[in-house]
Amino acid sequence: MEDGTFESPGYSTDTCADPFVWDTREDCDVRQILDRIADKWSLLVIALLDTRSLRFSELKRAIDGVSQRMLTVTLRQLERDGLVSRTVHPVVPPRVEYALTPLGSSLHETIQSLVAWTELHQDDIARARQRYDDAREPQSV
Amino acid sequence: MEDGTFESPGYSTDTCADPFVWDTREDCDVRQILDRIADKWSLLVIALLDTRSLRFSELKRAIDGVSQRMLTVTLRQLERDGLVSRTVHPVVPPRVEYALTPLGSSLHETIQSLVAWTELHQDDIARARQRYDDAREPQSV
DNA sequence: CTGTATCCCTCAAGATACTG
DNA sequence: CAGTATCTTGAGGGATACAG
Repeated sequence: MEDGTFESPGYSTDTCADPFVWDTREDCDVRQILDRIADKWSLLVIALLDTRSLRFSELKRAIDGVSQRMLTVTLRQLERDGLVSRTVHPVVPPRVEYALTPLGSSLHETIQSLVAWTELHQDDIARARQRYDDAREPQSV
Repeated sequence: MEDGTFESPGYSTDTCADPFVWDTREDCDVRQILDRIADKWSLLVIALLDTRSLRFSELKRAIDGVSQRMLTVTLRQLERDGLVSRTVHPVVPPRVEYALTPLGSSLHETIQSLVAWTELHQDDIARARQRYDDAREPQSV
């Protein structure tokens, strides 16, 4: 298992010496899952749910700009992927709790690392953008 | 009424007391940068460029399914954000090399961790999806 | 409260063609 | 080779209304 970088999936007879090319095919599972996880809303939901389980309305309030529809869609996808669990409390005003599953929790560390990086370097990026824009658009207005 | 859910932190001030709620606002830098980095193609480009610098056509070939346009757009964004450098060699057949900047390199570890997680758990996810789909669609056609 | 269903529209992105 | 420019499409996602 630790025999190398990322085990190059033998999906074809190409250069097996590739270090980081996990899989270049579009339909591969990794690409597909990556797209799901790296999703705008998924990322936020997972990060929020690590603190504690949250109700639908709590999530909606916590995530500025998310529509009811997109939150529902996102939660369904995460539930389907086994990252989030959905618990319905059969009370009069419906109460639904969302929580990370163990699988979802295992993702959280990575996501936090991504968020941490972003927080740490947001100024660098802002400066880089400034520099780039200045260089490309010297004509003011 | 106090927003009890997440102590709505003084956004104007700092959020140093919050564990994971980096910022809930839509227009915040972190959210914006996150969207950029977590982008479908950006992720792949950054991962690929860590190995070595690559030419435009090499990237295009390495990333299955990316259109010329999207690769160009992605590279421009990454360049603007200071994550990728672009070097034009003034030779007859134009030769443009893309490489990670130090800032881009610092991101790579995190991205690899995300990819590694995905590779590690893709089977779990596939099973979870199977279970979910089986439960929701018992009526076979 | 927690959704589902519908309509509708924007904008991301693919295809194509053309330049340096 | 490495783009840029244009056109077109379609799917993502918002708004709204309704149901359990």
